[in-house]
Amino acid sequence: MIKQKIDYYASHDKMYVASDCIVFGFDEGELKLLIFKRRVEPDKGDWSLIGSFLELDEDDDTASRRVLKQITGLDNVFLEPLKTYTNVNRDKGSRCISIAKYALIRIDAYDKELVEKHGAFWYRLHDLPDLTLDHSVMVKDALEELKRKAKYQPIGFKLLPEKFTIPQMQNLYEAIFQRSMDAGNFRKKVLSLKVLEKLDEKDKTNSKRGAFLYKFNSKNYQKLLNSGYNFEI
Amino acid sequence: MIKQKIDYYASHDKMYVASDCIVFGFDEGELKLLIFKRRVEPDKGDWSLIGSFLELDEDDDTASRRVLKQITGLDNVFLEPLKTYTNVNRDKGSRCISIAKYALIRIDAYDKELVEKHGAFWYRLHDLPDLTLDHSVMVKDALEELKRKAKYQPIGFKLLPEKFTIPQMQNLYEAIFQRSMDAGNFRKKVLSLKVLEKLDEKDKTNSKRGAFLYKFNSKNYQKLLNSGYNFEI
DNA sequence: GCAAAAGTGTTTGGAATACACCCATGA
DNA sequence: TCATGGGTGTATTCCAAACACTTTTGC
Repeated sequence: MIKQKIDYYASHDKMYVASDCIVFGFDEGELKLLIFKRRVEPDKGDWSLIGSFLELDEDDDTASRRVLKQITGLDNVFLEPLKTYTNVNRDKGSRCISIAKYALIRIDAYDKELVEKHGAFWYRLHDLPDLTLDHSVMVKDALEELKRKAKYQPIGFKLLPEKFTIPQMQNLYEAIFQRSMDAGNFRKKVLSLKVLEKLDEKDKTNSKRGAFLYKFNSKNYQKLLNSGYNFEI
Repeated sequence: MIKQKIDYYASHDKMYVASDCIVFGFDEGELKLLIFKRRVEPDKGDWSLIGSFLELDEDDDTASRRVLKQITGLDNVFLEPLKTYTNVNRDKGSRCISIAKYALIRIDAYDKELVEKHGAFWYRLHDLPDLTLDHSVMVKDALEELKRKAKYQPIGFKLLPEKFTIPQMQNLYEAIFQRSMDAGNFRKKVLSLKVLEKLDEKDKTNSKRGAFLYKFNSKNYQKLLNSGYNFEI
C-alpha cells in the first residue's frame, strides 16, 4: 500500500520556479561575468545567466549549486541571495518565476579551463551582450547589491586570489565601486582592520620594486567582529 | 478556434508559490506586527503572516497587495522585498515556496478599526505567539533587514504619523535599532539633513511644554540626494 | 640617475559622542 | 516652585580625505 500525500492546495495554481546566478569574477583588473548559451527553447542559443529549474525535492540553493557544478565544474562557490523575479510575462516559455542570486568566484587558470570545457564564457561586465529574458535587469540589480554589500562585508576576498597585494585589492574595490581611491589612505584603512596577514613574498608583475603579498585572515576577522567593530571599506 | 500556448518546460516540475508579508507598525512607543489566524488546512487556526498564493496571472507584488487589501482593508502600503524561502519541507500542505516581503504601516485609529474588522491583530513584536510554518524565521530576518535599511533610507517616516515630534521619531528609531540614543545629538542629526519641515503646532501629550510637530518633506529629500549626500541616521 | 609603483607621514576639517545647561509649563 | 520633558551649546575625540614625501628597483 502506497502512502498517499494529500495536496491541500489543489485549488490553487502551480508554476515553474527557476534559479539564476549572476556569477562575478575579477581578472585583468576588471569585473567579469560568467554567461553561457541557453540550451532550451524558446530562444535557444541566446546568452543567458547560469540557471536551472527547481525540482520538487530541492531548494533553491541546491538547484543553484547543482547547475553551477554542471556548467562550470565549480564547487563550494560563494552564493548570496539577490531577489525573486515574478513578472507574469518575463518568460515566453511558460509562467515561470526566477529566484536570482549572485556568486563570487576566484578566477584562476584552473577554473578558466574548467569553465570553458563546460561551455561557459567570462565576459567583461561593461561589455556584455544582450541577455535573454530579464537577465540584464538581474545583472544590474546584482551589481548594485555587490556595491552595497562590499562596503560592509569582507566579500571582496572571495574575488581575489588566495594571495594578493594591497594595490591589487584596491583595483578590485575601484572596479566594484566605480571610482578611484587614494592609495595611501586605502592601504591605511585596510591594514587598520587587522584582518590581513602579511607574507614574506612579493609580487613583481606590476612594478620593479614589487608589492608584498597578503592573505585574508578569517580568525582575525572574527576577532574584529567580537570586539564590536565592523568591517568597512 | 482557440489559440493554444505551448508549454516549453513541460518536462520540469511545477509548484505552488506564495507571497507572505511581515507587516510592521509603530504604536505606543513600540514596534508591532500584524498577524492573523490561518484560514486554510493544514494547521488552520495557527497564527500566520498575511499571505496568499500567486495566481497564474499575477506577480508577487500584485498578490501581496491583493491580500493586504482583503485582510486589512489597507491600500497603498509601503512594501519591500525580503527573501524567498524554499526549503523542501517548509510547508506540510504541499511543495510551496514563499516570496517574503515586509510592509511598513502608519497605524492610526482609522486603520486599527479596519484591520480588526477584517480579522487581523497587531501584536507587540517582542511578545509574538509562535507562528505557523517558517514565519517566525521570516520575522527575524525582516527585523534585521528593517534595521539595516532604516539606517540609510528614510523609511522610518512610513511608520510615523503624518505629523510627528522629534522625540517621537527618536522613540521609533530606538525601537528599531534596539538601543537608546542621546536626545540632543539625535535632534541635531535629523535636523541637519534638512528633510523635516517644522510646523506651527505642538504636541502636548508627552510633556507640559509640548514638542513641535514636523512633517517629512520629500522634495527636500530629493534635494539632499541630488546634492550628493545620503540620508543616514 | 630616473621613472614608476610601493609605501609612509602629516595636516586638516567635519562628524559623532558626551554632557552641561537653559526653557516652558501644568500641577 | 519644582519636576519633567523639550531644546541648545560646547568640548573632545576620532576618522576620512588630501597630499607631500620617501623607498626600491630595473632600465
